Amino acid sequence: MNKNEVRVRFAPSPTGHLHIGGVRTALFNFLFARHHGGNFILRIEDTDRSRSTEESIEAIIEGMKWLGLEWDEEPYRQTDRLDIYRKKAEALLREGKAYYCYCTPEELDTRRKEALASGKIPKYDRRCKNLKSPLEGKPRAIRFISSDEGQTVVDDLIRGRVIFDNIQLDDLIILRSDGFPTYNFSVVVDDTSMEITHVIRGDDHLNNTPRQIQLYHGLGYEPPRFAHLPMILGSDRTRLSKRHGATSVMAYKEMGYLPEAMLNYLARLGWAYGDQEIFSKEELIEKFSLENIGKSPAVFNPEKLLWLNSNYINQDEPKDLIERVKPFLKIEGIDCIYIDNEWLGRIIISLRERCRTLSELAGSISYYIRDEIQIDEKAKEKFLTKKALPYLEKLLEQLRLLSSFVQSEIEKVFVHLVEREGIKLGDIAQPVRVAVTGKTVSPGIYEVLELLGKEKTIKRIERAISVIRKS
RNA sequence: GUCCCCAUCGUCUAGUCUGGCCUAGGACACCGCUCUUUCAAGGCGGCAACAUGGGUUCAAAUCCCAUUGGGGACGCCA
Repeated sequence: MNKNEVRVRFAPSPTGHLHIGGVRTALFNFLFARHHGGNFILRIEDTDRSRSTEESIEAIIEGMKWLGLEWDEEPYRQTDRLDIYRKKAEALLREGKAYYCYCTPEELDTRRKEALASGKIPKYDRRCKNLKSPLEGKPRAIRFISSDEGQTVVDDLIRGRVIFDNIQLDDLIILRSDGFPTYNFSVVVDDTSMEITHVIRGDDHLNNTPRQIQLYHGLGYEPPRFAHLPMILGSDRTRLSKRHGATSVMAYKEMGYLPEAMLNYLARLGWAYGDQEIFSKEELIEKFSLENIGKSPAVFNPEKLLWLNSNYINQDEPKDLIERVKPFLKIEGIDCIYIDNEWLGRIIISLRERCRTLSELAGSISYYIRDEIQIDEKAKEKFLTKKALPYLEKLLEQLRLLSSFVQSEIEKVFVHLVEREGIKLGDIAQPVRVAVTGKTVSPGIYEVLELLGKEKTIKRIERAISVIRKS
């Protein structure tokens, strides 16, 4: 392998959905790799047997694919590599760099809580370190001997030089009693064997880094470069969690967000390129650099995501947007196989500038397609009035006579009516809008009528007239 | 409790490394005005920030120290 080649990885644990924070980490790794023409590896850290699930692995892969964060090579799974960790742990044991620990998790937990409660440092007391002979038949974990002297320096690419006193670190467990490695150990072994050059991960791992550096040295490895990303916080400035609303990327997909918008938004959370706000994926790759990453945590702002989403909805190729909105139409109960794409495309173009998500768009499209529409109560009260009745009747009469049901002709009908009756355009346009869409908001009324077609237009105005008469 | 990180408009941020061009720029949101058949979008304008206190310097958002505030870590989780 080329010595200068960049290799980075995204290493999620499959214990739930793929969340926003994870995606941002994945994105930055991806951008870094692509910018440098290097490789981006996906590694599933599934060494926690009780929490890892197959569904979560699928969810991660699905999310990554949706966002177009293509990884190189086959995804790695730590549970496929258990032998490697065991061998490495045994080697440390043989070299006197590690020892067996017979303390049970329950005991350790109790001691930790006691220490914390009495204001002491919850640090392992090394009681198993000098055991003369193995305790037969008792489950045992393997601990790595941490140095008490000196300091460990992390030269972080984002934070700069961070110094830890080794006395703060304790002998961490590297292999559990069930033979599975723990995070700090497997990550070091894997990052080395996968030849990872840069570890780009969340800030919450900064405290683990000195431990990992000691492990690198213990194993005789050269540590990679580290870059710790600032965290994403919720609106109350605590770590982003379910309490703050949707945190799963797939939830955003389901709400009608475009992956481009999500990527763009997440990229700008902690990273900036001057005043630029809108970036295509290619541009992100071209312009990304670790130097432009900030140090302070960022609050997730759904409003801005929404704004970006509406931008992308309006920039998207109509033919792509048609395909993207179809699943949302299906949710509205509309089967698209009978719908003409060319017609649907025209509808989308006229509607999209007032829609911020695909679901909103699908909701608006539905009134062009459904046979029966629901008329908003307030809109009905305000515009489907006795006063509007004669105008609607006259308009209907004229519309029936139109042989060419196109915007320009429809407009003439409206304009003539307005002139003849001495009313304002709004006096007739609004009632018609309510009659045909059920709402007070829509694209230009001539446009709506043309797209809706003569037959539906007439039916809906007739219905509105009868609604007024009955009231 | 101990350790680590961070600190510019409500939010995301530019500017900080390499002090002067900063009367601190952009974006989201908000508020006006405009366009207009409605609502958006668009256009124009407005509101709004260098956490505090000490230094260093001719000069500090920018460098140093302290304080305060916020976040994170301290697992046989990752």
